[in-house]
Amino acid sequence: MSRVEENKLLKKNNLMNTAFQLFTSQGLAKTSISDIVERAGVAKGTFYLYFKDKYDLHEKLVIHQSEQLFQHALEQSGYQNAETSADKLIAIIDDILYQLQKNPLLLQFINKNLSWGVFRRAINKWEPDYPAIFEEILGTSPADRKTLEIEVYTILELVGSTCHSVILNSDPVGLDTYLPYLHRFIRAIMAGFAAG
Amino acid sequence: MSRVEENKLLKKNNLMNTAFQLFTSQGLAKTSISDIVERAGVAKGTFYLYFKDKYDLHEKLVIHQSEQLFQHALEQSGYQNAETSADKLIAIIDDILYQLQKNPLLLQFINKNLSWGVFRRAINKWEPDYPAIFEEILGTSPADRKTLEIEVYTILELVGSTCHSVILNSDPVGLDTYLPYLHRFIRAIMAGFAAG
Amino acid sequence: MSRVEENKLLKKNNLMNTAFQLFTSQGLAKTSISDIVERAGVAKGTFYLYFKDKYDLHEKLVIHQSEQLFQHALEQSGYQNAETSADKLIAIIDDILYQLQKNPLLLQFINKNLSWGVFRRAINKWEPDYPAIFEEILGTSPADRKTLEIEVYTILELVGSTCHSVILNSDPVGLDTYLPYLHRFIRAIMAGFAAG
Amino acid sequence: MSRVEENKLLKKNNLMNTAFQLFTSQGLAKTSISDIVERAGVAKGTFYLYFKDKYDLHEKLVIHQSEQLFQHALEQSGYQNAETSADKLIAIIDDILYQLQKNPLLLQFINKNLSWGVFRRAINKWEPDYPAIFEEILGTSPADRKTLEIEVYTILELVGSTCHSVILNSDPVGLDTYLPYLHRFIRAIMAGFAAG
DNA sequence: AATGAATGAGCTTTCATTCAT
DNA sequence: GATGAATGAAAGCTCATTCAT
Repeated sequence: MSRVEENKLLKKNNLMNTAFQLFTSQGLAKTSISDIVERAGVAKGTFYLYFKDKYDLHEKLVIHQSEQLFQHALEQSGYQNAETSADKLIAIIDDILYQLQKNPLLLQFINKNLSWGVFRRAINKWEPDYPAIFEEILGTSPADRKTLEIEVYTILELVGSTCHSVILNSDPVGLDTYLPYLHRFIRAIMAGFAAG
Repeated sequence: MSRVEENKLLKKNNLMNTAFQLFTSQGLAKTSISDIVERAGVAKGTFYLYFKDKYDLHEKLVIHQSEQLFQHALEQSGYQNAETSADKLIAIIDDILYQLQKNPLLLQFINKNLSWGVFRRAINKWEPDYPAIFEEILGTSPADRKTLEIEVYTILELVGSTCHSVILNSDPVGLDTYLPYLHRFIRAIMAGFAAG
Repeated sequence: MSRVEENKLLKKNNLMNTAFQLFTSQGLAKTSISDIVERAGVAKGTFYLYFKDKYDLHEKLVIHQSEQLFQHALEQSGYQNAETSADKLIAIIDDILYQLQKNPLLLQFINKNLSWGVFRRAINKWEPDYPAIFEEILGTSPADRKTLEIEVYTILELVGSTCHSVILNSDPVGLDTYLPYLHRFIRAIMAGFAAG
Repeated sequence: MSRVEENKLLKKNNLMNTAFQLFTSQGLAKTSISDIVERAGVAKGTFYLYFKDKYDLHEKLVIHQSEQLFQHALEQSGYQNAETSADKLIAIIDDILYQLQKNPLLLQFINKNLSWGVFRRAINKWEPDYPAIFEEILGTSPADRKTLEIEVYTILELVGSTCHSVILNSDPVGLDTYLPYLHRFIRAIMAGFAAG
């Protein structure tokens, strides 16, 4: 990468990081482009060299952060060492929850945008042979992929939507209390599938 | 209610209905107070007689719509006739999903705001003796209320977050396909509790 | 007209007059809305209550000024007292040229926008029975109206385009020198028609 | 011309041609330097190597295009073969109108900028002995040159301003209908001179 | 000579809010 | 209570221009 290219990347990252701080601390609606560039220390015009508007930047940020989150989980959770499918999935989810608990700003930001679509994209980016990972985790033949997708989709949404309030507000209970329940739910859902 | 009182209520409802249409069709951020009053056919100043700002109006709208939704389910689902707890809960949830499917605008509006807190408030409004309804539905002693809350909280979040994409985008599958799975998940979760 | 209505008209006229001064002194392109409102002593938002943008204001100004110009000529030139058609037309044109010579800013503004279409509209506004005026000036039956239109169109364009440079720059000669020629041209054109 | 010189000329022509397209399609005011260089496929800085700003480029373009127009008329109209002065002038004008009719973009661009000054310059460029051409066309002694200039000036303005609307909008009539009238007007003007 | 990233002044436009009527 | 003209702060965005490469 040339010197110029490097500098561009730095500028872009600078803007994204600054925006992330502002979006999480004061929300998308109350953050103006002026706020972002002022804090990032660049000129207003520079913003428009990299992003169409603040919604464009926000979207790119959501995608980026989600991908980071999933990739970390796939790489660091050690799910490969777990025995059953349920254990593998739980290992991945626990890693994600662990990251979010450590980084509540990130949780607040991703909010309820943790989604199946982004997960699918993250897997693809990390390992293009996406059905293979599925098999590795869930130990099922590709023929049932649709059912698998429904299962993972459901669990993902369940995790994403329950943990927001649990981690950030301890409502109705805190994460420590909730986690055992969550594991049991996940096992229940997967067992249901197995039985079905 | 006096003639004047009635008129005020009409004006307020007019503004809320108009705002609902605009919020669902173009989003909260892109809807201005000017838009609302223009379409409602009242003067700008009038808005401020009833609401602090558009966020105030929005919040009132979310609460109102959610309460309507839950109340309809409690009154019309006939959950009392179902035998098991799971059947009762499923009856209530199916009624809610039926309403949302018939009214996608409402679903889009409530978005992922279908929440446990609102549900609790709706129950309270409908029947002040809120633990009693819990017992009626779930057949458990008040001592386990915390556990019950977790259970209902989880199922509610599960339903709210999965059905958004399923109903509006048929992603990953349509509601007809998804519903049997959802029922099985709910039963699995509840059976898990029973077993636990 | 109510007090409020009067005030609105005053505000609008104020903006138009101010804009006219700025457009003529520094051109449309170099005049910003900020310039206009600042000099007019009103808030920026007020501009948008009356005009879509500066081009909208400019267009309204051109139409307004042209109409004033023509109306003055129709009312003050005394063309009715002239004998021949050519004399009548020349009386009208001389009045217009007299106005423009006295008011070079106006000439500069209207620039080459003095047009047949605006003339037609001005006549209509002043006296709805527009063919009647034509007959009065040109003494011709309505059957030849198309030919009349061509004649007047040509003379109007001729006057409009030649006099700009003649009055403002005395190029190739000054108005005093040019006027006799112009009269001769007009008579020549009209005689040509009569002959044809 | 050296290789480098040639390259420079190519770049400059490239910019001018691109600008011409943009100016005619979207107007001077709405065309930015960014638009021009982007479409021309050169860097922004390059623009400033050849032009001061977009107005400079525009002016050069007007002059260039007008000169081309007049030169074509002087070289291709065959006016030398016409007998009378009026016929010669009409031959030249018809050639110009023919060019403009074939190329409405050019007409739109030159707009009402077809002017006596440019014409004079074009003649000078084409044939430095400019009074001689005048004599050739109009068959008059150099002593009356001022009168000649008035005559040509008038006819030029007449043609320029009437034909814009006639060719582009067929208003008040189309060119085919208008041309015979125009010829008669020109003859009438010239006869008036002769008589005067 | 050519580039194009960066600038930032300054433009247009929006819109919540006020207040005299 | 209801109105809506007026406000002006502040947003979004553009673009001519510069200058290190």
